[in-house]
Amino acid sequence: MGRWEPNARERLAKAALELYSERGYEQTTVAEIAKRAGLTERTFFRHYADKREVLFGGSVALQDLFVNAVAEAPGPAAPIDAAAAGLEAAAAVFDGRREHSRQRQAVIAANTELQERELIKLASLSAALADALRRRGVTEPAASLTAEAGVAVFKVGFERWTAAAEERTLSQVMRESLEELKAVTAGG
Amino acid sequence: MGRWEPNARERLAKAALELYSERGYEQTTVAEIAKRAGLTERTFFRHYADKREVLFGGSVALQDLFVNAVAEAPGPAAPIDAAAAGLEAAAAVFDGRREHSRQRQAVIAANTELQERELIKLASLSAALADALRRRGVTEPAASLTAEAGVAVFKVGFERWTAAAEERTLSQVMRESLEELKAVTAGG
DNA sequence: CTACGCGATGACAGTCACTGACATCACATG
DNA sequence: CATGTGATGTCAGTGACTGTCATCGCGTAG
Repeated sequence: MGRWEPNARERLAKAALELYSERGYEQTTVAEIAKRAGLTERTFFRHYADKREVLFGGSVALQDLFVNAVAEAPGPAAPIDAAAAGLEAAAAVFDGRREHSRQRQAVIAANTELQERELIKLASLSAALADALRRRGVTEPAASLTAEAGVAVFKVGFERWTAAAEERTLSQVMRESLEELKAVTAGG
Repeated sequence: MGRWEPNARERLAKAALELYSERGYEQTTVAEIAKRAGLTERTFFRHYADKREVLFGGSVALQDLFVNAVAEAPGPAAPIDAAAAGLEAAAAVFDGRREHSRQRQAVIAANTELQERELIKLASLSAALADALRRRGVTEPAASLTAEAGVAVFKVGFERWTAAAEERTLSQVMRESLEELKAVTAGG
């Protein structure tokens, strides 16, 4: 065994989430993660740029999904409605992964460095959304602000969904949060 | 000289900004910053938690200012208007510091780790704003969403201000950005 | 079947951010 | 002039991350 077991990358991600959950992010060394995955520390860094990134392997796929949905929204849709289409597409990914999402969120919530990484992933998402909106003809600063608003809704909605006891769909929570944002910004 | 020169903390911040500008964040070691400030590496870490934090010494004061303005906004003001009052107060701090702001923004824009730190400072600001709004009687999720919206306006407004050639006031740019956000979220 | 090439992994040395422990200095106060 | 206190220096150590080279498993040309 050892060399040439398949799925090294996924094994590392699984081992990392387990160890971060068991003893905390800071108390886990990269060498321990690699060992549990049957690999060496050096190989860990060939698959992930750093100790944080191992929790964010899916962020590229999520961003692509979100952005494509915005790009392919009906031509006449308003910017905010295009963003809403992106939220729907993104929300669908998490169906049936609520427990995994919860565990991951708990690990991130417990450590500042991991929160930083999560925030920059969301910022990257926001930038990509603004780009997609501009390609739809939306001008600045409306594009950036719509993107920021969309990500804010995603963030708040996702937090409420992982925290909630009941079994509402993420997509439902997203829709409600978006309506709340509209109500709130209409208030002035 | 050496021991007991005054303002060690400020000297470190100045040396760091200079070195990060001259040769980049990654190419600068903490030992070099300390040396330029006439101190040792160990002393650097007594003043700043890490190599990034040295660029964010003023964030606590900014947050306090922003939050206090929200808390002290007129009683009957809508949540979004209370946030607007906070934006005004925050904007005032940067009057006459445009060049310094530009240099600092350039350093941060050039490095991902620094962007992460900036984002978590903004997230902290958002959380504090949501808190202040809740103390005004605003309920969730309106408080969080208003806070996120306020920070989004701050972020976009600040970027436009440092990027702009003309000499508009930051406060003016903030007001415009807020109006844009309102227009955009009303669109659906 | 064998030699060769290629991509993934291991082994090892090195840099640097960051921390704990203890000594030392400048100044205030009695 | 003695003593306490807070800021600084010194030193040793851990762990994240990188560069370099050797090694392994497997496919493929001959």
